[in-house]
Amino acid sequence: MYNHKVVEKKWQRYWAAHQTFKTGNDPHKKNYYVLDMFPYPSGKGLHVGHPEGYTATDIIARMKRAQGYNVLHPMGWDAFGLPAEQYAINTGHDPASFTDKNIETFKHQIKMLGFSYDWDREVKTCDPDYYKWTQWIFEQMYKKGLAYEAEVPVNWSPDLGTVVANEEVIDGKTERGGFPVYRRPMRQWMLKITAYADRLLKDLDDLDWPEPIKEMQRNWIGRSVGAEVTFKVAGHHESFDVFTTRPDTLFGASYVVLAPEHELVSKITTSQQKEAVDAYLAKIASKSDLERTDLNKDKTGVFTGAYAINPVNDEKIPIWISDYVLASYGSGAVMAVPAHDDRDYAFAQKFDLPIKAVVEGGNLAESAYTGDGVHVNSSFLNGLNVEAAKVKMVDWLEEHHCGKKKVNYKLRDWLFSRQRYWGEPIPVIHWEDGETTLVPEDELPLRLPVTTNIKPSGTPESPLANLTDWVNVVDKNGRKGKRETNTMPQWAGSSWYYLRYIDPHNDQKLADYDLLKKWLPVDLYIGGAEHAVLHLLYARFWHKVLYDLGVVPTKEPFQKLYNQGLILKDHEKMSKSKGNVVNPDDVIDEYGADSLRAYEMFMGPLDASIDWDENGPASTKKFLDRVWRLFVNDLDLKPVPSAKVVKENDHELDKVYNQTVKKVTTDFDALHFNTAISQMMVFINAAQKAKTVPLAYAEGFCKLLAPVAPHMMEEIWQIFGHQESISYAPWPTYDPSQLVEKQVPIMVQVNGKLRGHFTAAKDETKENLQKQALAEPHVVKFLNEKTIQKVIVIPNKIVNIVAK
RNA sequence: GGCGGUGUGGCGGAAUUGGCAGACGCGUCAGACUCAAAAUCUGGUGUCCCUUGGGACGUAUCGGUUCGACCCCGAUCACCGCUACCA
Repeated sequence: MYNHKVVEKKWQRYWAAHQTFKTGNDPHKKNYYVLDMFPYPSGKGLHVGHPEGYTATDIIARMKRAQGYNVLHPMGWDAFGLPAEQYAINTGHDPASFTDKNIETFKHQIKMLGFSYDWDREVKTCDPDYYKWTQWIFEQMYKKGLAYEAEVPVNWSPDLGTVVANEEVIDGKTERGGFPVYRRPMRQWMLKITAYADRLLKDLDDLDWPEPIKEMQRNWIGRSVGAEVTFKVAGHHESFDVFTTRPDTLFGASYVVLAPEHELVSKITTSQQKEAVDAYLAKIASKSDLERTDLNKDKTGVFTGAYAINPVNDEKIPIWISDYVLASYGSGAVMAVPAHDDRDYAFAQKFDLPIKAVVEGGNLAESAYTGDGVHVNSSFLNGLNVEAAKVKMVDWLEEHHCGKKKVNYKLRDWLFSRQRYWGEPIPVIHWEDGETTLVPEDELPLRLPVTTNIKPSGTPESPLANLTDWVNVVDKNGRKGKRETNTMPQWAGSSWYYLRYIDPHNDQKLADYDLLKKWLPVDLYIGGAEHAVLHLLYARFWHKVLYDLGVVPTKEPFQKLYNQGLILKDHEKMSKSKGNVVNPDDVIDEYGADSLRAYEMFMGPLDASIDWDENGPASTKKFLDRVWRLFVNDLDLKPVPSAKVVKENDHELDKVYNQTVKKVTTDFDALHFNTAISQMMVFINAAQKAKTVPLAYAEGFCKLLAPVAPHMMEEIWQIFGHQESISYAPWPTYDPSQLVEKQVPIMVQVNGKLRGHFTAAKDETKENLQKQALAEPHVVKFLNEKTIQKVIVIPNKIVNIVAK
């Protein structure tokens, strides 16, 4: 009987001892880079969701090796992050050693699954030899003006006495404790991802990614084309710009609204309105994000007392402020056309502001009309439809120097600071004379100081601020300075790790250019859809920056992307709190890694979220055991030689074997593992019923199944008498001539309903097919007392007789 | 509210270009082996009607296009994901 506990250990040891999966560098072979999203090594260890994606990439990696590629298939650790820090704060331990312990656990569990990683290339983001280059990339960005400081709100939680990261804010409250979060301005590091917005958008088109993921990125970038219109403030020298996608409705503007944070607010507010405006500003400041957005769709606002002049008709219109206008988008000011914008309409209704129709259509008594129509009350735009009117208005604005065509993005610059300990220190020094300098490149890495004192500073500053020995520096001229105490977000290290795998031990460069050229872009990248936007957008951004610097040779990092689905339990996400987590260790212990791998691939399409079936691994174990019994004699652990597996081919299995080779190969390539496995089951069912199985087919089958169930297939391969690992045994090929049918079944329908069938020679003429169809006894019965009106004949497939 | 996705037996799912709906597996029923059980092997298994042959219905719902629709089009419902006043 096959003993997975013994055999799996045996081959894992063999692979390690023989460096079977060391990345190939044969110049005569093509290169293939297949990558997993590296995990955050949490204290909980692996759950059954991890091996799903990892098995998929492992199957591809193993198939590609067998097909004669050099394969780069690495694994590493996204090792900085909040849970380790939180654990450290709670226990007084060092997050570094805690993280290392977790990595050990993860690595042990991953190794039990028999994945073909090249472990010599393991990286972890919290290793100074690694984050040296994360810091180096930051410095290049700083030099290019892509990293800058700005006064930006942080998520300040007075109840916790700390700031929280965006990812710790759920629905405007802290993830832990559910305390309100307030936006509090602080000097922070930003990365100018907006400078790359257009390229990030455009280059999506050439990527082989799931269309919905590309669409999510497009939405996130949020390009919108419109116009910038300059309004003068009546009685002031001041003016301000608004961004609008509907310049055609400018004649319908009945007021303008500034964001409460807009710099003009204090300058233009009249003395009569000052009290009201100040009160409103005070109210806004104390509002949490939640109150400002989600819960409160009710518009609020206040009149400044000032008026703007509509450049197109010199009309004086009131200037209001309201928090429905976002300071961070466009110019932080909008022209309000309540007749043709839902938000403006709601605001105008509430504050009784005029609603002027300039496009015909809809019913303004009920709602704004945002559709197309003919312009009215719009001077030179009258009679035009929306698109034409937009063009004409932009021309007019440009001609009269009071506006221009403008493209805006929803994408904001990347808030790159975290007020945290456990992250890459930002390699910057702030000097007493106000100068800000980078830590010189030859002094990198700037190491994170080892300390157990990482309690929150009690202010919106990083815990590093408390470590005065580390923070305070003096240069050779005696000038005093302080180190930047913010650290980088978890996204930093994960934005370029796929580059480091290519040349993980290089201490001169983040990676050698020629090696990058050999391996990039990543041929296949698999991971969870939760990273559809942020991680994948950030990594693309960094990659493009490095491309511009001449560090990497490609515009894009990941050519083909695929998202695995979730594994559910009772139609819910697995989670510790629900107590429905399936532990892969238990499954491996009972059924073996091969069975777990096979089940996770067989349970359904890779990208679907599917319920875990308690019986699943048992069912695939049953299949694997049948394979074993078919090929191996349990008594002497020799191949089953006697009657079953033989040198001779009686051709009984020719067709199904060739079909299987073809389907498994194309299905693997398309990541359709469930149907590939089902085809292998079909082959085994047939082989079991056959009198004999040719040895060549048995061996070919083992090669097909080896990527899914590598341990058992190695064992059978050895029993078949091979000395070398099956990993590099050439991938099977099929004989297309064996798949050509000489006889094909022809279905016969009467009025679209199946009434009979017969067998015909392939490519039989339409006339003959029709004649045979009409002669079918069952068919004839249904044609009684009916007149044949038409006969549709599709050669090799179907005959449909239309009769009344 | 906006964008996107998904709905097929008791369950997970399959179905090339619009051409035999339900491959493969789970579960289940029956048989073989066994003193017995497990394991294994063989066969049945969408629903309803029916005497065999077979017939009617059937891919969320309603409608359309077509000789023919799980597949294309329109509307509706349900669930999931992302997003959230982006002017």
